[in-house]
Amino acid sequence: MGVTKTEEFTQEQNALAVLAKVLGHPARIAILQYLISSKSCITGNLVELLPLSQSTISQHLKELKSVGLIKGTIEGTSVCYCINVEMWEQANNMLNQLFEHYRIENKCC
Amino acid sequence: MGVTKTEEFTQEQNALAVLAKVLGHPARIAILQYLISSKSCITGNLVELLPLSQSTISQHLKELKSVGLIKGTIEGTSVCYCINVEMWEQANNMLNQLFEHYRIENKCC
DNA sequence: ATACTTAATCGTAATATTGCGATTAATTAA
DNA sequence: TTAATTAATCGCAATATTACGATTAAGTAT
Repeated sequence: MGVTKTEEFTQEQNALAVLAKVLGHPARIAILQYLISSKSCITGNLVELLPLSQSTISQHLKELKSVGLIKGTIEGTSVCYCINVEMWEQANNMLNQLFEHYRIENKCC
Repeated sequence: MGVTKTEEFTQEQNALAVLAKVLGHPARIAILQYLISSKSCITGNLVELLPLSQSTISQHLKELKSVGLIKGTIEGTSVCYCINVEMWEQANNMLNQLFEHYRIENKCC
């Protein structure tokens, strides 16, 4: 099948999964790290930075954009991609919520 | 192709991506949430809890185990799955490291 | 030993993902 | 206008993922 039974899970579970899934590729991690470190928000540079073709990188950018982690603004003939602060913090919160709910007292085996 | 060019990225990037990928399915999120909340660490209950077949759940458990987020100990004829504290905290740290590296001053577009 | 329970694994089908080259669309430069 | 640059999209091929039923393996109970 290859198709996830989304409708059977809670919104929260799905939202977290979708977010994590997007983070689940080294190229997308690399793109995010680059966007974090580069204050100048250059874009086409990703093609030089990453060992992937332009079309593949464009696809990864699209996925990051689809969950709102980044946003792109057109600047002439090129595009400036940036971290989307709002979603960035929400994503951080969602993940923290998952991880912080676990307390060592719960340890059992 | 469907095959990720792992060798072209850093260990850190790959490790983070592998972790996130495992988190990238609502069933696995649900399993983790259940393990977090249930102090009794029951296992077969997942089959009743989740809208998936036993074999599918077993597969998801395997993936969670493969990255070390959970561990299972055999108890007679059943298996007790638990959060693996060490990896749980490491995962939390890895994700925090990514998210905390971003500072709003970097905002640019 | 036989039956029962539990969970892992196998085999298979359907769909998703990854990646690339080629093309397209849109802007800028000449 | 024409050429050049940039990034998105299309079409495809290869591989991965998701899911299930059936089977297997291993322990328990009778």
